[in-house]
Amino acid sequence: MKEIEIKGHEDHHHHHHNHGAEAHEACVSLVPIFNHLEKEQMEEIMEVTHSVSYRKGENIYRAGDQSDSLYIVSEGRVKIYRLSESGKEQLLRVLHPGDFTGELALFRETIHEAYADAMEETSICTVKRSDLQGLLLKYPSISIKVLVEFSSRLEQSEKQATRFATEKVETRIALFLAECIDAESHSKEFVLPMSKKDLASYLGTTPETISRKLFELEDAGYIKQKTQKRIEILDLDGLLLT
Amino acid sequence: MKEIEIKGHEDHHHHHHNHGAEAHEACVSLVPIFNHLEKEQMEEIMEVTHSVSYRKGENIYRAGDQSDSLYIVSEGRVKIYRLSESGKEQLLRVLHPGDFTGELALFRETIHEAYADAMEETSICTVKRSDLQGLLLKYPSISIKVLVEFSSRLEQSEKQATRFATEKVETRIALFLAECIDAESHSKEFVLPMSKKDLASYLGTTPETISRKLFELEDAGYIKQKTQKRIEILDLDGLLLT
DNA sequence: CGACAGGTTGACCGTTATCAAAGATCGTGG
DNA sequence: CCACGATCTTTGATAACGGTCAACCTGTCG
Repeated sequence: MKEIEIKGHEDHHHHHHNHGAEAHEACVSLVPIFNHLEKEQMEEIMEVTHSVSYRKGENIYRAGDQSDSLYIVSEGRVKIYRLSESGKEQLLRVLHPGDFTGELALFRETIHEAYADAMEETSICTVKRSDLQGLLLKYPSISIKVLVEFSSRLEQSEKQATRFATEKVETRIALFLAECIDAESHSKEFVLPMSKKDLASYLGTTPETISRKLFELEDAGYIKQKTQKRIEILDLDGLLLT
Repeated sequence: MKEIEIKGHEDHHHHHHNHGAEAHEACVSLVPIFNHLEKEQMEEIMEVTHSVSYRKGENIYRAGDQSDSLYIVSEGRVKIYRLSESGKEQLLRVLHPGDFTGELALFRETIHEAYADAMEETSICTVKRSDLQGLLLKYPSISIKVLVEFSSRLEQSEKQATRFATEKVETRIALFLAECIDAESHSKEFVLPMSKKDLASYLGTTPETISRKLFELEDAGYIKQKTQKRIEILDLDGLLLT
C-alpha cells in the first residue's frame, strides 16, 4: 500500500503506425499462433490485425488501461511488469518475437493488471478482442496454440511463485543462472539477458543483494564473472546444491 | 535442493470407480466448461468422461506422474501443491466443485509438476487428453471456456508471485484476510478456508509467523480472532495500509 | 479419555533489505 | 569522437524481519 509510484513513461498514444503492407505481412507471418494456417486464412487474419511500432522505453499499455487486444511481438523485446499493492515494481517476463500478451484481456471485459514497455525498437501486431473471438471460434487450432502457450506460462508462473515462497535469494539466483545455460546450451558461458537491476526485480530482491550473492558464488568457486554481464559456470552441481 | 521429502500418501491406485450411470451424469452436468452444450453433445461428452472417487487425504496425482487427463472436481475439495527444488511444500490452490486441473498436461506429452490430494471425500470427472483434444476441436466454445479459466488462473498466479516477490509477510496476510471477506461478502466476519498450517504454506511462511502476525494485527485493532478459525475485520482500511 | 495433529509462545540468530556513497558504464549531444 | 550526465553497479554498515528450534498448550476425533 503506501504511495504508488508511477514511472514517468513517454506518452503512449503517439506510437508510429506501420502502414507498409509488406511490413505488416512480414509481421503476421512471423506469428507462431497463426503461421500454421493456409494462405487464404492468413489473408483473413491480415485483415483484422494491425502493426504498430514503439520506440525504446515507450509504454505499450499500463495497468488500468482498458484492455481489448491481443499483442504479438514481431520484432524487439517487451518488458512486462506489475506494481504490487505497496507500489513496488516486479518484472514478470520479457517478451521476444513471437511471444504474445493481452492476458485476461482477451476474454473478459476488463482492464490490464500489468504494464508493458518496449525495451528497444519494437514492432507489434495487434488483434482486437472481438476479431480474435471470431478467429478462435472459426479456427479451433488457434485456440489450442493459445492454450498451450497459456498453460506453459501458468506452469512457469507457478514455479516462480513457489520459488519465491520457499527458496532463499541465493538459491533463486543459482536456479536462474542454471536456467541461463539451458537456454544458451552448448557453452558453460552466457550473458545475462537483462541488467542486474531488472534481474533483481525479476527475482524479488535488490541489486545490492544480486551483486553480493554473485561474488559469494564466485568466491565459492561455482561461477566466474568475466565481465558485468558475462558469466561462466564452473561447477553446476555445486551451484545447484547451494 | 538438499533432501526431498515425499509425504506418506496412501497408494493412489486403489480409488473407487464410481460406475453408477446416474452419478456420472450428475457429475458431468455440474461441469461449467461443458454445461452450456446441448443435450446430444452432453451425451457425447459422457461417453469420454469417467467418474472417480477419492477418500479424504488420498493422493490424486503426484509430481512425476505421467499426466494425460483433465480432472474436474464434481464434489469435495482438492489441494494442489508443489515441492520446491529444496523440498519444501507450497500450497498453490484449493479446488472446489466445478474447478479443474491437469495443466500443461492437457496439451503436451509431459509429467505433472504438482501434487493433488483430496482434502475430503471427493469425486472427480476425468477426460483423457486424446478425447479432450477432439472435443476442443469440435466444440470451440469449450476451448474458450478453458482459455478464460486459464487466463484468470494465470492472472491470479502472477499476482501471487508479485506479492511474494515484493510484500512482506504481514502484508501478504493482510491482503489474504481482505480477500476472505470479499468472498464471504456481506459480513465483516468469516472463517479461514483452511488450517493455519496450510495457510502458512499458501502464503510462503510458517505457522509460527502466521500466529504471531495475527496477534499483532489484533493488538493493532485491525481484526478480532473470535475462535481459531473465525476472524472479524474491525478496520479494513487500517489493515490494508499495513 | 487419550493421543496426535495443530496451534501458540519464547529465545535466538541468519538472511536480506535499507541507506549512503563511491565507482563503472552507457547513451547522447556537442 | 569525446565529455557529460544519467543510470547502473558495487561496497560497507546497520537493523529489521522472519525462520528455526524447543516447549507447552489445545482442540478434535476415534
